[in-house]
Amino acid sequence: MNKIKVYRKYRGLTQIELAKQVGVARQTINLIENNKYNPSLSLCIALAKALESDLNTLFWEEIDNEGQNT
Amino acid sequence: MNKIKVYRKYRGLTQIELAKQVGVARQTINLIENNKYNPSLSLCIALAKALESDLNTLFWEEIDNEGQNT
DNA sequence: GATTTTTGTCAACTATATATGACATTTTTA
DNA sequence: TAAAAATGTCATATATAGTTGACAAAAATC
Repeated sequence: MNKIKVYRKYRGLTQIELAKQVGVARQTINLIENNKYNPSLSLCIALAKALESDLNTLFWEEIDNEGQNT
Repeated sequence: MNKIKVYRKYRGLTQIELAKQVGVARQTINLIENNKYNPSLSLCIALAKALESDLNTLFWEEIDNEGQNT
């Protein structure tokens, strides 16, 4: 399950409520949660703030650099 | 000076080289460095990787919550 | 199990990120 | 200090992010 969805549910918010908080349409939240696109940086930041999180937590896939040096 | 610019220079890259690495036009890099817009998440991620950094370091302004409770 | 709320999704539209080409200005290098 | 490279910026074009309205499916509540 998508991270935004997990964090939104953790905060007890509906898509409509989160959309309102960050100032976009509900469909936009829905598309992001279903990995159907590529939000703008400003929207990512608004989401991170609304979910009391940060960019790395929500949007950064840590590249695993360990175990490559053989 | 803008963070992208600082990190790019630290890596010894020109706008053209960075643009090529992340697959956008030079003007796009230039606009971002001059805070003239709002890149997409995928571009932010490409930039973070190209500059061997991460999203928080490059794009997150830490909100200062201390010193507000008086 | 019927009602209400929430979510997934479609189609059509608008706003804006990004591309391309060009040129002036600034900075670097010879 | 002249030439070359890098940067700032403009104007036009295109791709896509984000909107709006609507409806069906799924989940929650009564």
